[in-house]
Amino acid sequence: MPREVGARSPRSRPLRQSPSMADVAAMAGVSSQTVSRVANNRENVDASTRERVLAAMKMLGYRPNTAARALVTGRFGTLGVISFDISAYGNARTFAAISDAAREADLFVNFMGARAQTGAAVRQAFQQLMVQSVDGIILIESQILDTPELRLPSTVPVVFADGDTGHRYANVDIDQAEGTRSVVAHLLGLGHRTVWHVAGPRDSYAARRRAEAWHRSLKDAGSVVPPLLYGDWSATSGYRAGRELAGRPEVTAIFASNDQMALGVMRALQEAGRRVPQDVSVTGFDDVPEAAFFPAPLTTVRQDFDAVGRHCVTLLLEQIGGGTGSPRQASVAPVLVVRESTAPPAG
Amino acid sequence: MPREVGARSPRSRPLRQSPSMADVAAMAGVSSQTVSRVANNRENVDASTRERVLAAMKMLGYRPNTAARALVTGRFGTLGVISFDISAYGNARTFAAISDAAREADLFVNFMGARAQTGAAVRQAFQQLMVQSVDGIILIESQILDTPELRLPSTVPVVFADGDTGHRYANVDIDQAEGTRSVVAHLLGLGHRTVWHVAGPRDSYAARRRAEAWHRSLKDAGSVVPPLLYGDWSATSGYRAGRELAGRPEVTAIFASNDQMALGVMRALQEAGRRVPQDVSVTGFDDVPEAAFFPAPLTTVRQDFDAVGRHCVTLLLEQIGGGTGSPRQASVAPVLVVRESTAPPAG
DNA sequence: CCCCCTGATGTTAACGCAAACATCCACGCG
DNA sequence: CGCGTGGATGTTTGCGTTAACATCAGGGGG
Repeated sequence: MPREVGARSPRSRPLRQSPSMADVAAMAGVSSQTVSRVANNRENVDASTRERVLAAMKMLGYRPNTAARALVTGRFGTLGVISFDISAYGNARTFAAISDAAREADLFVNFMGARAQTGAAVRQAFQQLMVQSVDGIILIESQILDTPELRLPSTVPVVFADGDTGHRYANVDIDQAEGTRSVVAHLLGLGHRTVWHVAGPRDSYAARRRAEAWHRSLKDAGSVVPPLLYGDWSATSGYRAGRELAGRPEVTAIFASNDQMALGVMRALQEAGRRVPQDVSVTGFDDVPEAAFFPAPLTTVRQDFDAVGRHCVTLLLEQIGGGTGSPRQASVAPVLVVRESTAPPAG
Repeated sequence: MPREVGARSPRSRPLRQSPSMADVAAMAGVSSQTVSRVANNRENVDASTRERVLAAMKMLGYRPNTAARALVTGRFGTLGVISFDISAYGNARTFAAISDAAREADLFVNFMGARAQTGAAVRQAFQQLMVQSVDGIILIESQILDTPELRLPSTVPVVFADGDTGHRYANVDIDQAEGTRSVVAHLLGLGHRTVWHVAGPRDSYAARRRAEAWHRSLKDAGSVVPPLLYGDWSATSGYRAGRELAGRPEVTAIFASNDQMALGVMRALQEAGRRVPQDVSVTGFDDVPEAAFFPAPLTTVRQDFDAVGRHCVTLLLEQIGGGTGSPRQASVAPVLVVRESTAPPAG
């Protein structure tokens, strides 16, 4: 009397499962170990045998099973990427570059968004990614507080892209200070007495470094350092800051910490009847593709996000492969792009 | 006589490997199967036992091994996402939403960039992702030619986000036609005789549908259909088209297929001395966060990318889970946002 | 001519987990 | 009071792959 469960034929799944090495081996008349060798491009396989195996693979449409391979090798061939706001231009570009570089290195990319720009959120994302599924992790524009509790588990190679430095992890960095200096120098060189700054959010390391570099550059030049305004990267926040600045006649030059905020600043100035660049010079940071088409084509600092992404993967690969020595740093130089939003002060 | 290989102690790796279920089982004094049950939140475990196991897990820092689990279950708990230009705002936002929804469903996200916006490139990315590592695939703004050779392998659930429809895959779609109609109706309603269109690239399905809807809307309204201009989504291409249009005095209303191109168009008009919106009305599509801060705050169509992303995951989960019936479609309605870049024609 | 070395190939044994099946215990009902 | 029932738990097995070791054939030097 057949039980109803029996109908399903417990172990012999007749539905065309994807073929395994054993299937290929059978077809090629070799052992599955030889198939494995061919699949992994080992040298010690006879040319004719290899050919036969390859043919069988093709015939059967064989694909190696990543899980089985990962189980035995302990490697996933996957790299994890953590970022907070992936729809922000710079982060997206960096991510795209990482993804391209990873593909070239035959690595998959596992993305995990951080819920917030906090050490805790980053750590949570990190933990999730750590669940054995990745060989290395790249954090885009993330900061971590290097306190013992927030320290990341160290069993996996880590690279920070444009994030917090000064800790024990590898880092690919855009030289924020240099970019900032070039902006400030450009504006002071045009004859402005000083430069006002609309900073990015306090919890962004990049924003903080730009603000610090702005401060130091002005001090070094002997200019007075005006009060700092904060935004949150959005054009809206730039607009808000711009309204405030538009009310002060002494403001002749504004350095916004990114291009979106610069756009908002320009809009506020326009509404207040102050012309850019005749009355006020405005600069940004990033050089988004639209910057040249802003109300006044924007003088800004171009960041090479592609280079950042590529370097990240390189550094990660180094750690995964060798693991020799201390984690390396890499730096990418930004370049000042002068357009029409800056000019000598009136009068 | 010890061989030199012996120094490495073949099987007993003393280096602290991550603990397995067996370790947890030993510590908790249960079988590893019970640990498995606890790890998978099964009902049939005694409360006290469960507690003991959980404690042991915590103590040992146990993390389930994804590879082993995948090997035995045949599921990876991972979903693949394919997109061409992930740094484009809409794609990035959709991707972010997918990633969030996936996390909530305890799924990982594996991203694979398509090298180009072609069926072949998409298929290649698809193949790579198929290498057993994903349970389902979402394609963002991709089109495929539904010819036999380009047909995707069908062993994995697939959802298209805002991509080619009219094939046998599930689809989440922004109602491009409706959004376009609302723009055209708005402009005609203001009194414009007709509306010029700067379309997105020919290989974009979204662009094509907007162009078609524009064409039909004009025809339906009895307006003459002016020649179509093509861009590539970039502000630069919008600028180029804008220069051409600025030279034609009969142009009073322009519908650009996205906001970046609208910005370029506005810039070109401004350079030509034609004011927006007094002389020419301009609209975009997308409603990027900066749109409100363009030289003239942009009238545009807001797309709910978050909804698209979430629907994608839902539909994919349905396919993975049930697989019942034919793949479903979902549609997201866009909404017209009227700002200051549109006005009645002069005179 | 024999031995040892080299390169190709096969065999065995995990990797860590969950499905299927087996076992055990306590409880309730006839 | 015995037996069936159902829930908790244990045992066995195999997922597809690679590392390690075993085997085998051929070739060159003493």
